[in-house]
Amino acid sequence: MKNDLSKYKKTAKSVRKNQIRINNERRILEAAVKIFAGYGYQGATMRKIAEEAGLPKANLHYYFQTKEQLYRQVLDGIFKDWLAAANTFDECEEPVEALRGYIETKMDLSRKRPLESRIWAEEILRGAPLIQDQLEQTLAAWLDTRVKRITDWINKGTIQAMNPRILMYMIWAVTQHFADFESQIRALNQQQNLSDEQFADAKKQVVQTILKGIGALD
Amino acid sequence: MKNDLSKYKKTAKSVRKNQIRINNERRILEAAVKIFAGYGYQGATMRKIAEEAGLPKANLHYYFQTKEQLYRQVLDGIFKDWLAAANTFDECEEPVEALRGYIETKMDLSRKRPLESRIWAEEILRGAPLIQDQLEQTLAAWLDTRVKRITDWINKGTIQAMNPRILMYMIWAVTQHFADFESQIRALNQQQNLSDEQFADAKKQVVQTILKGIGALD
DNA sequence: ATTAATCTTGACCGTTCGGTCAGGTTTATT
DNA sequence: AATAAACCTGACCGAACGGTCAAGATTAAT
Repeated sequence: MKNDLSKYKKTAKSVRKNQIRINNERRILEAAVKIFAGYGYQGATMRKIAEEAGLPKANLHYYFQTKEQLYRQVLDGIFKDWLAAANTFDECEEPVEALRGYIETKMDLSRKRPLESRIWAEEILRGAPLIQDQLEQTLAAWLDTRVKRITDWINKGTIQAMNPRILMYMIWAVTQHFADFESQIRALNQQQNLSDEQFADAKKQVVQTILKGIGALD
Repeated sequence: MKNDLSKYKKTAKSVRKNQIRINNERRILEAAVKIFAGYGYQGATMRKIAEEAGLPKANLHYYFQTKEQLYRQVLDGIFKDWLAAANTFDECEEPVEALRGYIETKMDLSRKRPLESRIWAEEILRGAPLIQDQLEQTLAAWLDTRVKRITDWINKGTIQAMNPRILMYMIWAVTQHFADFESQIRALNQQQNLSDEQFADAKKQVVQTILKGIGALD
């Protein structure tokens, strides 16, 4: 058991992981995100990730026993970001503010971390073989509580009647599209990625269309 | 050159491809769609496709020289469906009818042919290495003419001012989401795919939200 | 200073991949 | 009936894959 971590609990100095381990795990994970996003799980190879990280391939297997285990850790990191962004939803009382904040946060995430969004998308595309449990447990529970909030707004008459789940699907679809389909958008924009200005306009229009579409704006 | 097709022009009877060739190419292409959609380009293997088609692997290479060539033909078929569905857009004068028809057609396509949508999505996700030309030429031209139509509507005051491209991205994102993220939606719907009824409701809500969101409905 | 734990790495392994090919079979043409 | 064209396929190939391992180098603990 080369990677048995129990040994780290023995001394005060090694309660925290060794600095070498911390650094190398981070380097490998960063490289893995790039390669998995660029080639997909099957297309990514340990050799490519090792090259990107600047380490010998065997060294990757010292820190992460298998390719699947490395991939799982990448997915875990993405899922945490996903849920963290989602908390924006809870910070406001009123539907307009809560939804606007959530949509904008998701748009910013697509802009700043498109690679992670693409890895997530590919995993779902393949039928979510490794994260089905997380979807059915954690994400389903997260969604349920937000559905209840939206239902309350509907009952109060603040927004019009609708299926709150479909609303959330629409928000996810539109916001993540700017990360997942970036190459298509680029091809349709004179081979240029959206400029900061273009993206800001898109963000505004997305917020406007959805909020107005559900009757939260006049 | 085993697959040189010029020979077919020699006699009247073989102006059309042989029935054997027609049948086998169709079988292989249908199997390829399933396998490429289920595993991605890299994850799909010629052996899996051959098994799905019920043919020996070497036989696939008789009809399609390489895996990439087979994949290209699959993509071509998808692109044609894409553009065909898009023609709905042109059949109506008024924005409400044209957009409603287009959104509904795209939703129906996601429902009836989710595999094709997923193959397309994965190709874009990977940076569209094989279809970049088609995106920059055919799709860009298609989009330009539709943008002009929407711009006309805006100038006439039928719908509110906006960026027509972003509107199209939103429509693509939302409609294709129901195919591409089907496994996520299933996990959030008690492990059940959307029923016909649920899907019909979703379609209605998507149309309603977008049309109202751009000020085409009151 | 010594020992133990951790880290590093080139070389190697079995498996699977896309693709080839020779030679046989079936179908079409005359 | 004879010939040619098209089709079929088991066996095979080199390359690349994920993963292993032994032995050396470095770092930490005593």
